[in-house]
Amino acid sequence: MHASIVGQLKVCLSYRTIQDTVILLFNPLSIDLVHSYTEENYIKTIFKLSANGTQEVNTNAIAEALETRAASVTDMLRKLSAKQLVNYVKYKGVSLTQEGEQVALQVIRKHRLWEVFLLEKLKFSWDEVHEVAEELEHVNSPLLIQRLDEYLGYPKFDPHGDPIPSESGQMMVKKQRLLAELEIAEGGVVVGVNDSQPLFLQYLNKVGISLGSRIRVVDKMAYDHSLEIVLEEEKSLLLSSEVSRNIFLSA
Amino acid sequence: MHASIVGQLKVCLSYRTIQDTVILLFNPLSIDLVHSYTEENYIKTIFKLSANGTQEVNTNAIAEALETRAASVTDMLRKLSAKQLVNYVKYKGVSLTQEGEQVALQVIRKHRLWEVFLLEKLKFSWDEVHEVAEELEHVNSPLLIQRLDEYLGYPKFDPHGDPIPSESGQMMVKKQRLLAELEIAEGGVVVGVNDSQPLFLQYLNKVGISLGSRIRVVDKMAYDHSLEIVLEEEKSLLLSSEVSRNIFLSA
DNA sequence: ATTTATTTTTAGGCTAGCCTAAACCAGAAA
DNA sequence: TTTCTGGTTTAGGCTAGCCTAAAAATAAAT
Repeated sequence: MHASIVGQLKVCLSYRTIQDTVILLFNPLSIDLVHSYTEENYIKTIFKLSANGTQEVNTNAIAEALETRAASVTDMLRKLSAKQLVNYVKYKGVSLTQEGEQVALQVIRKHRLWEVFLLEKLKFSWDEVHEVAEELEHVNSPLLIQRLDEYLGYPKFDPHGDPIPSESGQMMVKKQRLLAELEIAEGGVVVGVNDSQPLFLQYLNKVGISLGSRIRVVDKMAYDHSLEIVLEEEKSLLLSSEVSRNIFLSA
Repeated sequence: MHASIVGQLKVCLSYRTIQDTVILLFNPLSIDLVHSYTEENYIKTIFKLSANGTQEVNTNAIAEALETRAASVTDMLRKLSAKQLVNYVKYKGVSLTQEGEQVALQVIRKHRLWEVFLLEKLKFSWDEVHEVAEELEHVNSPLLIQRLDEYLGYPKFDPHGDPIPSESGQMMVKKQRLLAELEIAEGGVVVGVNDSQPLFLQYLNKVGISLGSRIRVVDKMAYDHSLEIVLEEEKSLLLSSEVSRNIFLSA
């Protein structure tokens, strides 16, 4: 059988031959084509937007997140829909198909593994990591990611405390609570952040909060919802409501 | 002064201000714009083609190397010429400008550093390295490359024995001779290969030749220019002329 | 129910990078 | 010198991804 046809067999469930004609029976969910840099970014964005909040994502939200225009988003949604990566109904918003979700999870896996590498091996700081990982996540080589994962010791969480999906798209779920939701006298260990912008991470660095820091709430100001906390049972700090809504503690 | 203007100052020699109007005086050689994935590949290819042999590179050679058509090459040469990266005269071939050469050297630097990383840290084999590095070389982050270089211990040569250009574009030059050019009883240490195709590297692996192997020529067959050699003073081998023209030994 | 405001889509156009087919140039051969 | 031949360029066209402006659909407000 011709090599290029044999190459396709691994993505199809079965095949039959009738007089020299090969009939391929595809399982649409198992076709893992390579997607463009741009397509990957759209899918990742849709995943993130549907994760925190509503089910259906609307066009403007995507446009804003990707710093592009609504018309461009519509174009791409029609393309992704044709590729069966999203469920798209005109004027009604969009959601990922199962296959689209797998694509998103693999991009996120690559992104987070590179973040771990940059931080642990190349000594990048918490806030320098994101931008570079944003480029590296689109390098396409399953072998590379597999070896990188091994080299890093199969980490389950990235430097921001976010879980790293496995090769098959599974993620650890961490029981976590927003610092802002704790009552007086409650406490916990910092396991993640809700905002990865450099400015926020630099702020945390400055006040001495990092993954693993132990925090206890001492007082809550009813006026502006700011919090008085104790860090590592020794340093007292006042955190704004803004900040306390962006730190996750172990539950 | 406005931030976006200040951002440009680092690439210009000087500036003067006349009634609120800033005049930037550029040194055309110092402008290091970001070039597209495709542009980088053309420049790298021109560099490689002009390195081994003639000065002026012709259109068809580039087309063949990049697996594209001559017409597409012409398009790109006009574009690169407008950007001052190449000296291009219609029908007369093309060569890199000083700036173009710097771009080429930086791409090669990135490529070879990633090759070292893949081989030494991620345990890739000699022949798996190239393809992935071909993608990684276009990731654009000076900080990343600087840290990677540091992490790898500032290597001067890549896994194929080729020199790694420095940040300023300097390369070590190794005195080396082709195995094919040695006389009977001469010998040396393998310092590089002249062909990085997987098939050739897999062949070397199989017969046990790698960087650092010690080789001595025992006999040369006048008929087909094949060579009888001794490897590590213990194993006798017969190498074809083809193979002996693709192995470099220390001089 | 109708009007108004907002969101989304279509229509048409742009650039980068690629293609084929046809025209063009340069250097070798006659 | 002229002719031939092969390499090179132009002309015109394609897709991906982006844009603006205008039209259409939905949601909100009267």
